[in-house]
Amino acid sequence: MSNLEERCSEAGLKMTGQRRTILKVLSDASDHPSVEDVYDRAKAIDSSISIATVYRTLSMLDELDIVTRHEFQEGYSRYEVNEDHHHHLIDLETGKVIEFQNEELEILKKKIAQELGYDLVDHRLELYGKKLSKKKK
Amino acid sequence: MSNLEERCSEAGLKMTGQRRTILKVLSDASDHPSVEDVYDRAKAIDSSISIATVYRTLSMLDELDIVTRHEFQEGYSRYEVNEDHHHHLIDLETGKVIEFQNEELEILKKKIAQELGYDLVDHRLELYGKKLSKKKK
DNA sequence: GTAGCTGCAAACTCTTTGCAACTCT
DNA sequence: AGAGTTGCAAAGAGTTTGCAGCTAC
Repeated sequence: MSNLEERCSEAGLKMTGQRRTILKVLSDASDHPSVEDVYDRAKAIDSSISIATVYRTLSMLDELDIVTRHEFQEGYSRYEVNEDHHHHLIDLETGKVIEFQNEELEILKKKIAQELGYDLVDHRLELYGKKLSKKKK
Repeated sequence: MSNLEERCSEAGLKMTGQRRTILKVLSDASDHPSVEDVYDRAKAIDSSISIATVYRTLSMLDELDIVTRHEFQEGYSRYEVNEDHHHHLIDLETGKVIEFQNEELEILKKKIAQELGYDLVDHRLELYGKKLSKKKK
């Protein structure tokens, strides 16, 4: 039983074939798939799965903090399995998502929230960029 | 003629009554209104305005870089007039949006993008927090 | 056995668009 | 005059949901 399956069982979810399929797709994903992506990959394993189940499952997993739902200003959601904390740089030309971490940033964000009188609960940072070419701007 | 109207005319847009109304709503707004919000406020001035026009106008203004469209993980868009560059701290208890600026952050973000081989085109940082209970800053 | 899960299709929300009438320049 | 703009309604895209049958526990 995979780690993700375990976490779901512990949360009281029934481990159905469809859920196993979706969890496999997610743990195999090295990108940030949309619902449609997850659906397509799941169908490759179990062609009878429905997109409603994919939506329902991803929502539950988000609720359980097993995945994070992102809205990268694209008009639809993309999901990723929660692992280490990081942020995203979105390549404006290809849509590719690059992950990065930065300790300085973490410290700075906490400091900013504190200065505003807030306790930082969550945060999102997205950088949108274009690949540097030989020519500089 | 207001500053916003001027900028639109310069961009080659015809200055219709509906556009004037929407621009007034936007320049009067001190919050980050949704399309529905803008529509409601515009209707209070000109009850015949249609929501399609509000959508079309806001899209144009976004294109012209006069406003910025935000998607604060709420499932719909919110707009704000572009003025000084800043970021948002969203109060998780009240939904209130607090704006802030931080020079250190700006430098750090550019640096991160450079290091990843990218030219920073745009970026979004959102902090989600809860008010510190004890004393105020 | 039964609470929970699924597929299906319909419904919903937000946003965009085709079109004919109208209006700013 | 004529291109651009508008309101309307219909269509799209993404997501949610009611329901009857099915399944894990």
